[in-house]
Amino acid sequence: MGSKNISMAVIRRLPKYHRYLGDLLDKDIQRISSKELSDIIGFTASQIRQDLNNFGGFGQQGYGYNVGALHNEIGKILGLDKKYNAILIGAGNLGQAIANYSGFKRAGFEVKALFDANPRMIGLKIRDFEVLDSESLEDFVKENEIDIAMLCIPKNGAQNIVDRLVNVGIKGIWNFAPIDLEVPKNIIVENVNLKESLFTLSYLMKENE
Amino acid sequence: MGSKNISMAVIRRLPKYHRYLGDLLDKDIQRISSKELSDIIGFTASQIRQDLNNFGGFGQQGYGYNVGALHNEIGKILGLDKKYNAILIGAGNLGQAIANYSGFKRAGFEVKALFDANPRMIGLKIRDFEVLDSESLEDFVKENEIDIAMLCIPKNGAQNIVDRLVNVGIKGIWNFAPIDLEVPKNIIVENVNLKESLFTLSYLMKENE
DNA sequence: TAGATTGTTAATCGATTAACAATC
DNA sequence: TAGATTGTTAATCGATTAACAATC
Repeated sequence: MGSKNISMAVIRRLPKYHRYLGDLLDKDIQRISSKELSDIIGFTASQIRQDLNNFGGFGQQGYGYNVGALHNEIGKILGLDKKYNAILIGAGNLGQAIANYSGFKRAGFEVKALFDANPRMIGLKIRDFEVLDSESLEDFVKENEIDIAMLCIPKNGAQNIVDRLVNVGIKGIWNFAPIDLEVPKNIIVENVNLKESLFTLSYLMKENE
Repeated sequence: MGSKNISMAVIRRLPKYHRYLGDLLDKDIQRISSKELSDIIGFTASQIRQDLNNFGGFGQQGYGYNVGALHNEIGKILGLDKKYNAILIGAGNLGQAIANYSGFKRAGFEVKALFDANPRMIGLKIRDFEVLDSESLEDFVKENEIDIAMLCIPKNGAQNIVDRLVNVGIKGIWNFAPIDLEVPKNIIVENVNLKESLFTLSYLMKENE
């Protein structure tokens, strides 16, 4: 387990640092100070230095940070130097969208199969994937060393599917179902709740009138 | 503008309260104390009472809260008693998934049209929507009193589209593109960054080894 | 009335910001 | 060396939790 106790606030900023540093690299910018990064990313320079120093001293006094090196370090901190095998459950519109997004694969997250409970979907070929029967879920996870399940199904069957996945050793769940899943504490669940996001937008628009 | 200064932490919990109260209503549970809600939602009872009291005294001493009434009040706080007209820009997999999700329409967010820049998509019929040419974006927004733009396009053209939308009076942007958009401060942007979410999952899985 | 539970104030905890010595 | 900027400690700010009087 990770040594220091990093707060979720810090953790959720890490992918943003990674993204901005990647953008800088694309622009061939090799060097940046916390002040300059602050100006473009919108966090204070102090916060940036505090955040980074949770993981090590990546900068150099009087110089700043080497963009490439820092991008790489944060990538490693995020685990992007590893490859993950994933399955996607629920081959509807959203499931297909996510399975087909090449950016995830490039980042090391490879969807190995699509599953669906709907008999009419099973056997269908969707781009690179054949839709498999949920029946074969357990065997597939075990045989293909699947780390992550991406859950794009309605909330009703979700907990049951998750129990089955946990049973065969899934490590992480990327959950798009609007339900707070119950899992043993060594299993990580990351929720994406689109409705909650849209409702937040609604609140802020109302607030702003 | 809203009277009190409600923190984002509180705001982001509101949709969750709304969802849990909705679930309770589905189970015909009419009454709940902050303690009972705490047990199922996972926030402390104290926090729940603090959060709610930012908006009013919805409970009753010795009794708790009426589930239906509270659900309704939070709905109003979130602006769910209003109807919003939306357009969706970028009719790819993700765009189609979101446009076709009936839950948003039921909550009052109606997608009035799909737009795409790709000539081969234009004119295509996708479920209830015909894909319109991005050229006609401004006219459509004005004529149909569009409040919200849902942005499901790559980051490259995103800022330009947003500038055009802002020009014709869009009020809110639900942004799925991996870019921090620049907008006047009276325009609300709610970002959904799937890659950042996936990277967070990756970090936590690594942390947990 | 007695018991329960809110609404609200005060205390605590944690996260952010400021400041500056260290050092490249 | 002088200037710049980090790494890190201390101060501040804000959010969460605890406590309890009010009251249904």
